Amino acid sequence: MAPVAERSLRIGELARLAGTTPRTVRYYEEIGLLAEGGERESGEHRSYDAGDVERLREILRLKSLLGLTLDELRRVMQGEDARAVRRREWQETSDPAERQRIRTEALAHLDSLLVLVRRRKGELEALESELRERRERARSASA
Amino acid sequence: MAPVAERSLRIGELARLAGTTPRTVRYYEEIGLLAEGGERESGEHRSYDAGDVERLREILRLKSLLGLTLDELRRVMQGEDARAVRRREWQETSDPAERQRIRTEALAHLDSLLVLVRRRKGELEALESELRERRERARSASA
DNA sequence: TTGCTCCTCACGTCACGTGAGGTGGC
DNA sequence: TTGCTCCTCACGTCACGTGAGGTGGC
Repeated sequence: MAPVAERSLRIGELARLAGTTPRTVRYYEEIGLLAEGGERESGEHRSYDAGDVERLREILRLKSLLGLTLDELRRVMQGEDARAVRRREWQETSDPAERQRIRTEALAHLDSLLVLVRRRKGELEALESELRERRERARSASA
Repeated sequence: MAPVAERSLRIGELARLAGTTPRTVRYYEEIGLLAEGGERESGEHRSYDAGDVERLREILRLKSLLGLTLDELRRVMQGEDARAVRRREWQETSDPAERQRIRTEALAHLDSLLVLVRRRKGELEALESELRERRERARSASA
């Protein structure tokens, strides 16, 4: 099994796997939404791993589905990145109060995302039922 | 009752009622997404009615919820505008074949919108269930 | 008459797209 | 060596935001 995970991806592959373009990847790096791919001399090729694909996919998904700006996305992704930190903190303590704090933080982050998702879903459902109603009226128009 | 319907609205009121800005209204007019508000000398104030509020609201809603570009929106709204035409044609004929054709057109338009709405809703539901799963795992993290 | 809103340029911004000209790796 | 993809500017585009300077209606 060839390990795909060790920075073996070039920018074109990353973009293709995530469903976007190299230009978008470079732009996200420029504004600090994606990491700079480690140390790299100017002119050298960027390299990525499977984790970068996941992160980019999540960014594009939240942007598309929730309509967030890249500035808002940056904040959200900081909350996502804090996940790894919390995971480590969780392992390093056994204090119940500490663990409770970490858990509360994680839940707050997920809940704030869920609020946005549910609001959108509600709006889409309202739109869907209006369209269905119109469809039914058109379908059963007098004879 | 003061009739709100007779072009008594100025651009600021239209924008406020539809949840956007005067600049956006002018831009949509410029690219042909909103009508030019009848005859008007350059420099004169634009005026709108309740129908314009409805149309603008629908445009903003489809743009936000479906992520359409203004070019795509223009096509969709042409399909919406054809509604009035179909309604008239429907009244003016009693030929069953003609009426069937009109009905088929209306259904095709609504179905194409419903496809987009349902696809989005499905994607949002998938995202929601992933977030809920993560939430549950965080909530019930060992002790 | 005084505010407030409107008008038309026109430049700025966000999130990229699209060449231009050159270098790097299978 | 030949393609293909990559690199860095840098200008273009879409969908507006934001003044600048002036005019219009309750």
